[in-house]
Amino acid sequence: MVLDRSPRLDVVFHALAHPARRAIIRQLSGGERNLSELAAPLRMTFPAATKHVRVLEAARLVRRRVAGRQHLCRLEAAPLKEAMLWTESFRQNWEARFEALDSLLEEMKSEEQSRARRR
Amino acid sequence: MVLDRSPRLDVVFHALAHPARRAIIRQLSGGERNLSELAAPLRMTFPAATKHVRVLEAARLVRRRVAGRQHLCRLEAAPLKEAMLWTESFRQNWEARFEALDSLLEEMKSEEQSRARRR
DNA sequence: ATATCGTAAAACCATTTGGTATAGTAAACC
DNA sequence: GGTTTACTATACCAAATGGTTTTACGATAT
Repeated sequence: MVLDRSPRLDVVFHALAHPARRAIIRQLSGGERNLSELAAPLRMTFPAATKHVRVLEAARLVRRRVAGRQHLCRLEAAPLKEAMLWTESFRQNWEARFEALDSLLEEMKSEEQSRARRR
Repeated sequence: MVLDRSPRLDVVFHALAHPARRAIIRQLSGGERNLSELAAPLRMTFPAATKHVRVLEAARLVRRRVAGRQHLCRLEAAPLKEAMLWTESFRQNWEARFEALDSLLEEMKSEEQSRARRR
């Protein structure tokens, strides 16, 4: 699959691989926030927090809008969708296995029942 | 949400953040493979490839079984599901926005129609 | 006009990452 | 028994990551 080699998926998954950045995303899912608001709950210095925001921007998960002296950030859904699309491409795979297992169990059960009826 | 702080998500997303590792996962979605088979299509040395497999094992995305001199790997779905669960937790969020937009458009359309009927 | 607020930018540091080359071990084959 | 074959382990390296402190700068409030 082409997506496997996509460098965009690299940066998106990397962006998601840090609890601080996931916390930022979670906050932004509640609407626009400025950098101070985003940094406040993270137990690190302000510069460290803004670096995380930059990582999210590089992954296009977050977009920034300057309003006076504050920088307002908002969530951008598209890359998250793309990441889900990749993951989703395996769901069929493993659900097929589960279904195969299910139908096998069904078979075994009905065989058991027919054996029981013959007794 | 508690999941945001989960260190397991850290390692899973990090494991997914490299094209070689996604390629390995893709290969394993076709069934068990040994390390040589996994390394072959990756344009890097064998030791480098096995390091990537170790990263996937650390994330519990891959399980290894030793059979004679070869090590057979298979995909483990659970962590992938967990990653999807986290991502999924935003789907409602953005789909709600889309639905809100949709219903707004519906409203506008029906208003337009009622205006047309009054003419 | 000055102080404060929100943020950027730079320098620095320790650790991790992603790769290499090389050497070593155990199983399978002739 | 010796040679492949499949893999591990170690040492090494450059670059990236995740954090800090310090300095600076424009926008706002007093």
